Amino acid sequence: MTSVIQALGPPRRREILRLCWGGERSAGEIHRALGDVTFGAVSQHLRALERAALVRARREGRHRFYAARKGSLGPLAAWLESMWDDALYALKLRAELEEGRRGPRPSRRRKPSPRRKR
Amino acid sequence: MTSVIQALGPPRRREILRLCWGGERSAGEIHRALGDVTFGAVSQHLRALERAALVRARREGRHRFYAARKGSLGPLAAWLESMWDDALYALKLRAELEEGRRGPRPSRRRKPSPRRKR
DNA sequence: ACAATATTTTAGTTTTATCTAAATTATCTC
DNA sequence: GAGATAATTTAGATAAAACTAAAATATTGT
Repeated sequence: MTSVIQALGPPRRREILRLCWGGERSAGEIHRALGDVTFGAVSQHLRALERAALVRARREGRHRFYAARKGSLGPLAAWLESMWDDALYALKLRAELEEGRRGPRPSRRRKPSPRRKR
Repeated sequence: MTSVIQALGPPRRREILRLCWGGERSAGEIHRALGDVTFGAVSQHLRALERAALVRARREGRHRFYAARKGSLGPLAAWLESMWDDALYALKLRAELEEGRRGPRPSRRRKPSPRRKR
């Protein structure tokens, strides 16, 4: 299993964790709340958080509801909450997201790569 | 400044922080204690830790002594210590190091790439 | 069965982080 | 100054991570 601290490294993942901190949120709700990332990417992050036991998932109809598992975090839970309480949190997060952005940029157009059937 | 949690992500960096947790350690001592990484790489990690205010450095002659700044970690200091107390810590660390290894492998031979003078 | 909706998975691209090796810088001793 | 030792910096290589887009998988409703 991935270590907790590694799973929390990417700022995007902390943002997602925060969104389901107070209670259950569907994958779609989380995706819409983020806005600048595809549904697929969010789903992958959710899986990473699940592997690290930082969220639990529950299926209900077509939805899947995710909620933070604060217990897995121990003292880190309080530490994260204090970060989020910080008035400058949103600002700092933006900077981190921008700085550490990894994959292709959504602006750039790509050629519609050929996909093979399975 | 880099965020604390991001700076602690790479297992190698936590290992280095641990080595100077109890007090000052020269860069060379840290390098020798690690064994499977070059001096250059260690130096780069130390700089990253310094930027995140997780270590302080002091020059003395030809040596540079590093020590952990536990104050920057708040509740995370206790959390890290409890990890290190874990009997399985060394084992888990090995796994993490192996799994997330990034750059070129030391085993592989490389052609001695041409370098230009500055 | 078919269409619509919600989510996951896969394939492939791009960017960054970690690494090695070599060059450089700094300090001490002779 | 020359040589040795300690550490940093730089340049380039490479693997992994984060991403997009598209295909696949459920599930529900008609």
